[in-house]
Amino acid sequence: MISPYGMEIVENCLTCKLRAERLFCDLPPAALQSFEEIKFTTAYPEGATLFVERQEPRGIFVICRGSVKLSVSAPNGKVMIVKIAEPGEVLGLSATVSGRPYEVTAETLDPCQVNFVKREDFLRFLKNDVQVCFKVAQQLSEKYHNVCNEIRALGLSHSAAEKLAKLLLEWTAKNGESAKTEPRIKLRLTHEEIAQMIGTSRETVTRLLADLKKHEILNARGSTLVIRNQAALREIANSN
Amino acid sequence: MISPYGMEIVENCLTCKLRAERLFCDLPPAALQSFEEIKFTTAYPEGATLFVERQEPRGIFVICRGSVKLSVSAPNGKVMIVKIAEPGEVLGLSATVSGRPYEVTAETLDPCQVNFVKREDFLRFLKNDVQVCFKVAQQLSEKYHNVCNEIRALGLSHSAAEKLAKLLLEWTAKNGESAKTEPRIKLRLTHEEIAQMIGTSRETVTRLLADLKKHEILNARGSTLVIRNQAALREIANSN
DNA sequence: TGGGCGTTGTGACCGCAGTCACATTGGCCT
DNA sequence: AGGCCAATGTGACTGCGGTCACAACGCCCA
Repeated sequence: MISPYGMEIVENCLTCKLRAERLFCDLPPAALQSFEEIKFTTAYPEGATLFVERQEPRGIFVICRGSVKLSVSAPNGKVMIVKIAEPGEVLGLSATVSGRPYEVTAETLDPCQVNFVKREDFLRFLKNDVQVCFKVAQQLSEKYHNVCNEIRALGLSHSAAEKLAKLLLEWTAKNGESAKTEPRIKLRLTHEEIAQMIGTSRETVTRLLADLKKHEILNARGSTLVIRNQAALREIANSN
Repeated sequence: MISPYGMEIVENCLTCKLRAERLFCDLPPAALQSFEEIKFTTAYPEGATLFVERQEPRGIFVICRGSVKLSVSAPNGKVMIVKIAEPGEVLGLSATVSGRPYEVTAETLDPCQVNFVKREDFLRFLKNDVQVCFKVAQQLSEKYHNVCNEIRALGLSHSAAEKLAKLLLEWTAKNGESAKTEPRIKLRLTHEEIAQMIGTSRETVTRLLADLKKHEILNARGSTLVIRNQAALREIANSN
């Protein structure tokens, strides 16, 4: 088995151990078999670009391993990170289904393993099986739901502090750390990138994090953040 | 035929003249027939609430006539208008498919005619017909696409002027007026509501519109806006 | 026709955060 | 160890736009 970029490749979706947890991977065996036949398994290094905004949709990308940064950009070069996609997620789905250009740019943050399916193959696959089609509809609903939350966080909060607090809480929740008394989160993004996620400037992020540390709400150990006062953070997130 | 709120009710989707233009209404006759059997046609007055954010999904609402304001709100009461939905659009689709609560609140701006389908009926309808299911996936993609644009407009522009200009241009484009030398748009929202669409304050909208009039980019005739210098408006929308 | 209320217009003030400029740190590669 | 570059930290300045407070319409209806 070839292992580029220090990963082991999962060759077969039928035997993939992660399958049960993933919405899209969890298909009836027959469907999975035909998925097997149209998918291309590929590996990407860190920093690779899967597709770019406004490009004609070539097909879908299912993340098996690694995480992928999704961003939109303005003509002036300003960038906004929409989300960090994790294994099991399907990228380029809505573009592939609707035929419109990709809405976002997808760039790997780690070495990634990805299953690619060409648009025509995928559409055939869809139209062949109601169950698959329904799964896709569910995935799309999920995505829509996420983007709505994004809008809510972006549009309904005035201060940058509020947005940062929301982001940190979201991260702790995603890692299942929120139940702990002192949740930890591993920072995988630079201040610059965090700034792009909440629509503010790099300096502001630095300053806000420093503030949180000063007030003993946060605590940094290397690139790991320790949340020492989750209640206070929630306070900030919902303030005003 | 009953005509509440001064509308004529379209009783039958099979004979609806608007059918061909609408993505979701344009189904094969057999599917349309079974849709007929599960839909409830209802009429709402202006200002009626179809559903509210965070409510358990009861089903979908297809707009036949009138327009509907979709908004999200924060616990503090701050409101953001996500979009104005027009006839042919399906509301509550993603919530109904995924089973998650409605993401937005839907409130009629006019007297509206709406086809409602209960969640269980709709899911059965979906799973019975790949074509229907695929249409739904396309609709969801469409919605996702729109929300992404929303995020782009919200997150990637710094000045309120930029966002307002974008909104005005979008409206002229939607009305098919953008080709004319002096496009007109009928203002159906108050300054307050416009402010909620672009995430700013009512006063700022008033001031910005006044500025545009002063610079002879805009011109108001009652509640109709005349765009006298579309190029300049585009300039503002893409500035910086 | 005159209230009455929702909408629009305008001034004054001020705080958040963007921007620029530079110092400092830390990690990585040779 | 040393050097290099990206990432982080910090101060000073400034302007956009939020907020408050009122004035002036404009429209509907009794």
